[in-house]
Amino acid sequence: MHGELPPGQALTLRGIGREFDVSMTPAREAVRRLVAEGALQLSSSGRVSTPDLGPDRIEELASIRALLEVELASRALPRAHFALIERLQTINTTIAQMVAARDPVGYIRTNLEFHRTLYLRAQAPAMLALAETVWLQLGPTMRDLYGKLNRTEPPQFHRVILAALKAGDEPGLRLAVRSDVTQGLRLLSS
Amino acid sequence: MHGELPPGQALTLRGIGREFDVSMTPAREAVRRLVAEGALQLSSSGRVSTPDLGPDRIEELASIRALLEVELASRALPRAHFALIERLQTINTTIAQMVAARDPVGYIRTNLEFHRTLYLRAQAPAMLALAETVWLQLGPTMRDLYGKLNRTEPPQFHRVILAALKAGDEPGLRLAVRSDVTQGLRLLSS
DNA sequence: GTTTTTATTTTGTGATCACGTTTCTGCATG
DNA sequence: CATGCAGAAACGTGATCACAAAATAAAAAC
Repeated sequence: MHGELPPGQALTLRGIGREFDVSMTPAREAVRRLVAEGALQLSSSGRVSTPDLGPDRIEELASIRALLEVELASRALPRAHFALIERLQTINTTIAQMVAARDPVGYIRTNLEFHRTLYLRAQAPAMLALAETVWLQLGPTMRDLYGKLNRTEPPQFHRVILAALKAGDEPGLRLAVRSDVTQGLRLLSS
Repeated sequence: MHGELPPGQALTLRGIGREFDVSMTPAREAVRRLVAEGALQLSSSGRVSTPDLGPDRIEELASIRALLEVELASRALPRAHFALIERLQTINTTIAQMVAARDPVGYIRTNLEFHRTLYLRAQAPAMLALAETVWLQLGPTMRDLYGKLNRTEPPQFHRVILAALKAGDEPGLRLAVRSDVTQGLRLLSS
């Protein structure tokens, strides 16, 4: 989810077991779960690897993110008090630090934390779980995206999101979230 | 997914293994996968059972269905030729037969087949997979719903969906799908 | 030097086992 | 008749093993 692995990275049950000092059995269960969630791909021979998404799949996942996260943000809006907005601002400065440190994993993790913190207020656990499933599928792709993007500052739309939250502007919030979510992914799918 | 099990039904790995003539290992993997998809619930002691959803969770899943399936139907509309509509009509008559036969599992399965047949035309596999995940979570609940509903005819909104497809009426289609998906679930969550 | 073939290593799968925990059953007690 | 308790049965977990399939490395042929 955090882009620690590049797309197409192969994994083995024995390797995972060795890495975490367990036998194959727990490694197998973990892998099976991640495959079910789309975080890992299962080849016909049972081999497992990180997904290497094509342009069309990336675009589809981006529009799913837009669909779900716009709704989540919209539901969170009435419950977004000042303390939450302040926390989002803090997270946003952390994102800036990650950009400055050129830390892709830290950047992705903090960025997702920004979104999750907002969506938690939506009181919609199943919807949030679905969104996180999509994040999981996009993890390795986002890592690649970061490399090709060469950012110098935090995502511009986060500021727009914060402004819309303060103003209680629902249409503005929906548009800002949609833009933020769609933004980078689009350019990677071309 | 098809409502073969009631909500809260407990399952054991050894029992599943015995039922399908395998050892515990494949049963465990299957259960782990279904848990990851939300089709089964995992208790703190590792016991597994079908989910017994509360009203709020049912309502949330219903609005997720609305969100995803309205979008899927909308994307399928431009590609919905006559052969598809005819096939949907055939499936709809099968649903009527299931109602007449008072077969809950057959009813649910055929009803979902109606939706899936339409959504397949959307060319959005990830979105369809997400919708099916939701169906999976609602399976046992839909079984209960069927029992309390005591249907005498197939869902009324299916006819509206078919009419909107024929007319190429996108707003009408979106509304009809939303209504069909929301309809029954709402009354169960009260 | 390139391609084909062979041998070796590595991999996933399903089965089985031992262990600690939980759940259930039946009996005794209040 | 209800309640609590002890014994027994059943459960999930993690580990290990044998086997067949697949991938890799090495060797042979062209």
